[in-house]
Amino acid sequence: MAKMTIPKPGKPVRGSKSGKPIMALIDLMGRRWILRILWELRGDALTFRGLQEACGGLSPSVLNARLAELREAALIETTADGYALTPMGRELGTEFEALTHWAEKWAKGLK
Amino acid sequence: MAKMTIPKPGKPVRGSKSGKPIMALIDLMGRRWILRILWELRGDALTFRGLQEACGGLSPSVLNARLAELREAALIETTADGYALTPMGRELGTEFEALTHWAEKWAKGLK
DNA sequence: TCTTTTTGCTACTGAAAACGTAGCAACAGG
DNA sequence: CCTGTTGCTACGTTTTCAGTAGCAAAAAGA
Repeated sequence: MAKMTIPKPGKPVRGSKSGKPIMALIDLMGRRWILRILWELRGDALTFRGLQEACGGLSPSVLNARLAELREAALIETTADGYALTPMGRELGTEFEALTHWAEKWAKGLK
Repeated sequence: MAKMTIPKPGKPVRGSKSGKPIMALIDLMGRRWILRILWELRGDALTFRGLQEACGGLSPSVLNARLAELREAALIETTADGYALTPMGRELGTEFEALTHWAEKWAKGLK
């Protein structure tokens, strides 16, 4: 499996050469499992296998790749208890959690 | 190319069978180009080809698939001027734009 | 009216990413 | 030791994405 480059602000990413931070974020968030992982780590730290289970049993190879990307992006870190959000990652997670509200409204509107 | 099911709140989606709206959102946002399309439509409406160009020339087949998903999710609609965000889509777009701030901080923190 | 463009989209082939399973080395109890 | 857990790699299959070509319908000239 060819290695996907890790999106970083200031550098060209998939779909944009501008180097704008938002484009790096779009690239990162547009990858499968990234959001889910942040979501599952919103509470306590989780081990590799715990995270895998929480995500419904995604393949370890993909999980490992995503973890590397998130680590490189300084959004998660490994602690004694397993994987956990960094302060920056927690901030992003919190911002994203705000979308739960919106999602509820969205669900109602679709019915 | 096997058709990917369209994520909707209340139904099982890729990675989760709970039917929770947030999981449908995670599935949707985790697909490549979805966020970018919402981003590019934050201003005026764009035609199919205009959107394609704005996204750096993504393939029309993928664009069309993503547009179908976004339409089904009631986040975009076709108007006389082309594709545009629905009120609900605009709301999501606005929430996402708030992340621009965060992304700037993130970029600084990584340097 | 008769070309040209433009637009929205489909078809097809190849490349890349994700899935699913198996398994191994390191460590932790017991 | 023996057993179980943990983090992770390998690898073949399936799914998704990319890239190009092109067509029917509508619009725009001439």
